[in-house]
Amino acid sequence: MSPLNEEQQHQIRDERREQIMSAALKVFARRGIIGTKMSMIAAEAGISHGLLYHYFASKEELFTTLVERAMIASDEAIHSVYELPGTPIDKIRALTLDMLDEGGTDYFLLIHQARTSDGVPEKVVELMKRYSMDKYVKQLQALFREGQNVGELVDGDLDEMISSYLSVLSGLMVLNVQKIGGYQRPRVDVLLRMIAPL
Amino acid sequence: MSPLNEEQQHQIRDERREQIMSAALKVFARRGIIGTKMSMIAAEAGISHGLLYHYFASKEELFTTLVERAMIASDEAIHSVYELPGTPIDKIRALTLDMLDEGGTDYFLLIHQARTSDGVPEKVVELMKRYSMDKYVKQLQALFREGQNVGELVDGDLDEMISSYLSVLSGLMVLNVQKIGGYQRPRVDVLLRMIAPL
Amino acid sequence: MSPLNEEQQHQIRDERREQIMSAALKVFARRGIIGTKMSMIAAEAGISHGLLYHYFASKEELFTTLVERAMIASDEAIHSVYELPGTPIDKIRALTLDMLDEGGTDYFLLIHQARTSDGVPEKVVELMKRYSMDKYVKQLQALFREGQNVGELVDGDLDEMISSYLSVLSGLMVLNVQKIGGYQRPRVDVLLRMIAPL
Amino acid sequence: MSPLNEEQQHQIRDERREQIMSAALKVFARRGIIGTKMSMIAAEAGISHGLLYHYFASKEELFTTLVERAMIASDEAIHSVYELPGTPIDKIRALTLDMLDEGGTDYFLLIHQARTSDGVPEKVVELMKRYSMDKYVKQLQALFREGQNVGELVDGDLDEMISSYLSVLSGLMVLNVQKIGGYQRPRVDVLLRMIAPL
DNA sequence: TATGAATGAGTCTTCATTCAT
DNA sequence: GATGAATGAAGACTCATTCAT
Repeated sequence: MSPLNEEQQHQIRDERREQIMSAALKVFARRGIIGTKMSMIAAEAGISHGLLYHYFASKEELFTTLVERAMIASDEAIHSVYELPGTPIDKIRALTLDMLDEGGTDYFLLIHQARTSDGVPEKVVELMKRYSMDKYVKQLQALFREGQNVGELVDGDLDEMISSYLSVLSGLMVLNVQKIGGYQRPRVDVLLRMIAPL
Repeated sequence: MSPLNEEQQHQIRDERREQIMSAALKVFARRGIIGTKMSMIAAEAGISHGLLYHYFASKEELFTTLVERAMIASDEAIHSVYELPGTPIDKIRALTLDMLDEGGTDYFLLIHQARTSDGVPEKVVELMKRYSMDKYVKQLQALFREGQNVGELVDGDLDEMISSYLSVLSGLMVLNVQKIGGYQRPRVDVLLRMIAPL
Repeated sequence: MSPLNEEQQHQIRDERREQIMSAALKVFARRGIIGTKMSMIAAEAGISHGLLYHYFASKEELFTTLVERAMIASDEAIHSVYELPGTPIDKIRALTLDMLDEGGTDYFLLIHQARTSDGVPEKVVELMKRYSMDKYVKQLQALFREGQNVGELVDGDLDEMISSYLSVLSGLMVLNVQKIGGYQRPRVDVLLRMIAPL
Repeated sequence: MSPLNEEQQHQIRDERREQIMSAALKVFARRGIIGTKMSMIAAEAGISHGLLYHYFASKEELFTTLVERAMIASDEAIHSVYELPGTPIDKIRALTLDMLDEGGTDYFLLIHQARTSDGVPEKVVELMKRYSMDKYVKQLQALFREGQNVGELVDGDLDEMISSYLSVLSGLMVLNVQKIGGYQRPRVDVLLRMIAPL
């Protein structure tokens, strides 16, 4: 029996990589880089810990790779808000829902971990410096400005409004992950009251 | 040198304990129980790590003691809102400011850590189960109800309003600690818009 | 494609075996059994590491096989000195050059590794015990005795002379492999001065 | 009971450090950096492996520290030959004996390991580049030149003579450590024949 | 009471070896 | 026969905890 052909090999490799990254994301996002043991990731992915090292040279590399990916993904997520239908407030509502939904949360949390935990690789620290919330703020300026222009958003300093709103969302996202304590996810309309005229 | 009398001994002991707990709180609140090394606490307290074990049997015990204290303290903090002068919205504003100020944050953060991190002692997990946000909500029902009655707060489900508002504050507190990324602390008036009629 | 007949199969198998042993010799000789990874041998041989195990059951077996071969080969090398033309001193000169030349060094170095490194299989340790330098000494007694008889070598204890000379050569061989530090390979005439009358 | 005073602490620390370095030297010299396990050093020093890390940050650091020390020591050893009594050949004889004696061998072997093994820290590689045999050769030029002048050494290229002689000694030192195989340590007079006129 | 040397369990990482294809 | 994915034992290193002084 001849060995698998190159394409099959490649496919297996790629699938495994995805499987590992997906498992790692889940764990890293919740427990940070220090709190995460490679054995946890291996268990989550259903493979041996040794195999992790066929795909990623180290815990740091795995973490860094995920952070890079997360930055791209969150970038795109924010960006895609412009494609949505409706008025500015509709888009903001959709964005808000999206951020608070379980779905895309992990990437965001990972970035939070990358920003706030110890033991984060130097490279990630660098990435984070260049990738602060300002970036998101800038991406949303056009949307919020239009909202002000059409009277759907309150007047006032644009950047402050955006970053305040994002901060509230960020905080909720961080709380969101843990079902434990009885945090209540506020309804979107309540949150929008902060920025919408009454 | 005459030996200290018993009372003086006691006093020194108590001061040391306070010193250690204060240092430990600062570190645990920011780094969680896993991310905190006993040597960090010792350094923060300006003593040798060996000495810690004269006062606390283990890292777990120290953490647990602090959590118990934090629960009492945050309880009192919430409770004390009723002593403040002014109308309900004034009191809520003051409470909000208090929670977002650097000052009392550590205890709250410690509870957040206790609730969300790994490696938390079983006893603390038990404490947390019995001490969810509902407790705070109950404590604030009277205040918020009065606010609704006098027309300072919007109508609607009382408990949901309180826990939503607390969740937003909680999220912001968690973000608050890290100066890093460019999180913006929203102005109190903006936050109050969520619960106050225009 | 008709399957190869049995003889062809055999031949391929033997060639592969040779190819692997040749690669392994090169690596083991320089890095010892511990410092050598199976993947290095596979890379040197241009095959996958998995394939090694079709030909040799383990690293130990591969190493042991090579050592056995090396012992035979060095035996023959020493022996063949008698076939060379010229007087005893001519033969010794040729032997010296041969040992110090890059060429046949690997087998000798492998034996050195087998003798001096850790992690050497028990079986090899046994082999080495029975295969000390005495063996070489015995093989060279006739040659050196003749050298003394014809006055080309200094008088004195024969065995001591041989083993001293071989020790010097052995030491130089060990140094020889590494081009790094600036070891100087002494000229043969200088070395011969140790045993030749002036 | 009060803790030890500072001086006592220091003394204990220094003694332990020496004890560890001495143990490590013994093991590294024979087995190289890869073949040496920290547990071997700990065992040799009679302490736990954990304690090693109170004194040296890593295996690499320990190895590097030893190599630096060895370079200084071997430097001094060579240098001290000039203090010895007697004619040049007497001094060379003494140096030879010294190098082949068990005593100072470990440092030399460590340098040999540093020069030839894998897994050597980058810093050591750098050290070695700047510290080749040329250095020893230079230090001995005056001695050997004088030997030629007084007719105790053969004429001919000075540097080549020195480095050839040192290479022979080096090779013997490397063999010397292992009692195993039956290597014969040549008598000094035999070795001196390489460089002395009949 | 106070210090820091000492220990060892637990985690990351490497690599010989196995095995499905 | 050939490949490389997969496993797990073993070694480097960290850190909570103990203990002599």
